[in-house]
Amino acid sequence: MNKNLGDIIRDILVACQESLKSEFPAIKAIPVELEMPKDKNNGDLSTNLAFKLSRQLGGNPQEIAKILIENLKSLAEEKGVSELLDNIEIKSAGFINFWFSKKYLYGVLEEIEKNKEDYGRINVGKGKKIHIEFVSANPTGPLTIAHGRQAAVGDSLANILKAVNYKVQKEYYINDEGTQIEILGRSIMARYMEALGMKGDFPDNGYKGRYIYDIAKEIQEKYGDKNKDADLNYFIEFGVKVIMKTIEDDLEDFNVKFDVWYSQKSLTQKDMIKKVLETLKKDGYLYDKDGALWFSSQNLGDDKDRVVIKSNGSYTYLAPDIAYHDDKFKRGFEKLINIWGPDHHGYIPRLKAAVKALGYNPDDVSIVIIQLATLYRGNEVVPMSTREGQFVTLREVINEVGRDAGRFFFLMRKTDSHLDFDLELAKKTSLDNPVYYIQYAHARIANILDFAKDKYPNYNTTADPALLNTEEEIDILKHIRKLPYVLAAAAESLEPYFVVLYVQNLAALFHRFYTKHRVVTDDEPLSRARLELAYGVKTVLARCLSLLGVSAPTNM
RNA sequence: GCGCCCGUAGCUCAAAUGGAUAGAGUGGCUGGCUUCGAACCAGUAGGUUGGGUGUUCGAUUCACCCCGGGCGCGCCA
Repeated sequence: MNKNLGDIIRDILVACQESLKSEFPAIKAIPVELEMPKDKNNGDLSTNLAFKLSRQLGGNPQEIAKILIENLKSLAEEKGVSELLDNIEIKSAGFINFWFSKKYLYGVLEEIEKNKEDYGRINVGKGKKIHIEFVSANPTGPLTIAHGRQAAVGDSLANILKAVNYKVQKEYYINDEGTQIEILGRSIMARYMEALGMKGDFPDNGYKGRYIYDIAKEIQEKYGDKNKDADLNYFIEFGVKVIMKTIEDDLEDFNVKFDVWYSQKSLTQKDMIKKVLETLKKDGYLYDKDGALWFSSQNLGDDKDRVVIKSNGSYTYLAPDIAYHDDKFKRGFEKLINIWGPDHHGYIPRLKAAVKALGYNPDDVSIVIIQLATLYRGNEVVPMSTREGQFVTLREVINEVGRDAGRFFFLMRKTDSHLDFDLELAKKTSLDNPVYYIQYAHARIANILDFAKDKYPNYNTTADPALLNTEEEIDILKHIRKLPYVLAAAAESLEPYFVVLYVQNLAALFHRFYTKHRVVTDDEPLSRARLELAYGVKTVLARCLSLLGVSAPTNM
């Protein structure tokens, strides 16, 4: 994995700031922001460094840019990157714009040829161990559409983090004890009794869904009335097992696989909750009040202190969660990512306070809040409540719109934006869905390559990329050159959505090129070069789709 | 009442974390297949970025105040 041009330019710009010392002795070097201008007339990479420095130094941005650029050019020469850049220029009163050279652009095809679907790797993560926990839905019912979005984001994020060289572990936290689980057990027990024709003691806040009847029926079919005297634990265990199985199956069909399924019960069994609370107590973070045990989180950034052991002696949800996060760090993870629904945002300060109290850096925990997907059938909002048993499940979404469209839809918006998901519309217009637009580009190229294979075999060994000179071809080359930068941006901002935008644009660029230019003609050298280009696009399309968990079909 | 998210074209949303002339899709209209996949492409119409004040070289982006929508605020999980 060699250092990419962007990093080198960044290094050079940092060094360049030295050159301002003679004129501005007070200069303090600042971090360099490199961006990709949206208007291609403004270069391929651009920096606002001169503006930033002018604020600090009080000089004219354009003057500062002029001094920078002198030094910049000689440093670029020294580092041997000047041949990768065509031009460095100052525009619009102080932006410094960089233009990729043809040589650098054409080199991308060779890189793709060499690295195949691994092209685009960039060393942002430096091999750090990163832990990502997501979905973690209580095993009290099937996964809903909200979990679906969390699953899509979490899984794709994990893929992207791997692509920028993090060591990633995906984990699902199973909440297999506590109040909700007991309610589940009682609900199943009651339905089982009813199925046997006896009076069931259905709890007031019990789970009313269809699946509870199914589980009860399953017990009845297997064991008849033999379990009518079984205790609550029996129904809990049976129910959790059945529900976790369907959750795993749903996720697998959604192309989401976890590395570790972590049971809350195991925390209890290993006494970890007790131990971590003892540690906190020893360090003075816990105190007794009103018969309960409190965690003094307010001093650590929370709104108020929180109960960890209730006056009835049982733990709140927070207690095992503290132990769980302590364990994540103890297992050697340097960064933790938690993906939560918006209903948990108030929980963030509390968890960070706990992390801090345990002696870790709260900044090493990133919480990504995924806003809700509001579901519509036509114009009607579909109500969702697990308790009432009314919800649209992830399973239904997969069945109705398919895995690819489902995953893509969930990733099409930024994580902190609400998402409107109209099932009727998604079904009716599924052919107009953007995911098909991208897949169509991939299939189209596959077809071209297939069409050409007799006429120009082994095009990749003899192609001369320098023949690619039209505007459309250059635009494509530039775009696929930028994949590493996009992956880095997506990883840093924890937004898979950047990849969605990128791959949509790539497909559009190819469709435009295809309409205007013919790939396979009697001009052999040009045909070979264009085939090489098409292959490059296809590889990058497939790469991005795979990061998003979407398939890349060769025919549709 | 407090906290978080959101408000951009008729509709659904972008705008690379403060950048350069606010862009796509969809719907409307117009045009493009005897040649590699028309599930595609090109053109056209559509905007006081909810309103206001401020911060600065520059604000859709940041701060403050309104207006409107969603979610959360427990010794629930």
